[in-house]
Amino acid sequence: MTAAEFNSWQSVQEEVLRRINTREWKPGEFIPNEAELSQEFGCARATVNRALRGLAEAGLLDRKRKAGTRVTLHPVRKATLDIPIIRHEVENRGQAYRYSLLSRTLKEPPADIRAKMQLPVGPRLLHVQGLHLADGQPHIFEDRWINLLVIGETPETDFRQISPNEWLVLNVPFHGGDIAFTAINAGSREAEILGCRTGAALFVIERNTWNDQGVIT
Amino acid sequence: MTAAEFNSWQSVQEEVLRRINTREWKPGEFIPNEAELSQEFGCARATVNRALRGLAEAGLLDRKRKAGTRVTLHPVRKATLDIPIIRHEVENRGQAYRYSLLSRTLKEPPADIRAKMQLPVGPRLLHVQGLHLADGQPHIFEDRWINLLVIGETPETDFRQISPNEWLVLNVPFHGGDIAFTAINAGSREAEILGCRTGAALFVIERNTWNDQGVIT
DNA sequence: TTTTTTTATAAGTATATACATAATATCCTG
DNA sequence: CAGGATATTATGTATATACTTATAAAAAAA
Repeated sequence: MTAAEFNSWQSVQEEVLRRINTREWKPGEFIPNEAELSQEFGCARATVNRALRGLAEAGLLDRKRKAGTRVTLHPVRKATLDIPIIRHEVENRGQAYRYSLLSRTLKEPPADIRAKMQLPVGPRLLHVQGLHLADGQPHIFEDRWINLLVIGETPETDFRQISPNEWLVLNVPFHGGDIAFTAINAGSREAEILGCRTGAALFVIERNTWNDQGVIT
Repeated sequence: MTAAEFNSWQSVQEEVLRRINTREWKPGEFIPNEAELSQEFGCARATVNRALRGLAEAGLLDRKRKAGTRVTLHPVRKATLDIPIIRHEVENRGQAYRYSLLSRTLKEPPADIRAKMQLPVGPRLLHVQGLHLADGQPHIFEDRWINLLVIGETPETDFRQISPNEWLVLNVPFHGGDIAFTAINAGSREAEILGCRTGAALFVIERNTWNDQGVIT
């Protein structure tokens, strides 16, 4: 035990992970501080730091200055998913992609949208609606409210050629946000736009980023 | 320009991000190497490394040893979402949670499942089906194939009290995987189990981790 | 020409050291 | 004893240096 050598941050991480999983260090419990661990593992504190930082990012550890590091009480499985540019997704399937802009207005958003975006009453948002088509078939309906204040630049993009989705991915720096997924039955309006029968199951993504809010079918 | 000082890895990251967004460094193009950048920014190479590593993790940069660092050609917006323990989710809404095990068998999976999990013909998997109830109402139907070989330990857990979802989150080390979301119309079997009308929109999660595959409604 | 070996290079990592920062704990004062 | 100033402490970060590793490209061998 005392002889074991941990010289890479990966091996330290593995060992810590092992101790967490074997309940050697129980959830909610404080673990030894970096200095102690580095001594035990026979490596530099920076190495321990690197290992623990990774686990903290993965949500397995909670770290606070001065307080110390503890095993997360209610670990949450984090999954990262890629939000592809719809055009690529369609083209990868060998289908012809087309985007058609339905409307593009600057107006005050309805109350429910404003609430979700946690915005005050007043400022107007850019409301863009468009349809992504794969081989002529309606594929995805995009309904987006964009806060121009946050983006700052180029409100003159007209989104006739490029979809807001793609534009945002390409032009707005990465940032966090939250996503929710739901399934709904197609109403009459949705059925009309997407050309499917009323009642069909639709897949809805609600995205809420630092600066945009979108509903995609 | 030359006088600007970048002393923290965050400021370096911001500057690099700015150059990416302003197309100063175009997609697909190589950027100067760490040594050059550290000189330009007047900081240590480790600091530049820290900044670039973050951007590479975020998917904005592609890094390879020797080759160098280049701006990702087709950036993909990465989103991290938390997969909560369903029990917590329900309890947070103030509803009574109950889990009921429907079946638990060890058998060879059907071909489609096996294909998705990329497994050879032969080994049996643990097939667990259960229902999550919120205030007595069927909430989520869990249908899971678990590869015991990968998990190794405790195949004797009977999942009568704890759901496979929760058990896995608590006991299996973190790992990557992919997720797909779909929306379907409830068939007769689903309608029966979940107690909803046939045709209702259901939300399906297909998860594929190093060691499990689940379909959740 | 094709294949293999070598080499040069850029990222990756480890380490000691120093200092920064946040937050708790303690002491001091009113 | 309350409330604020201060010390303490664990994590966070920066830096120089040294070494490792993957790998692209050049050189050598087939």
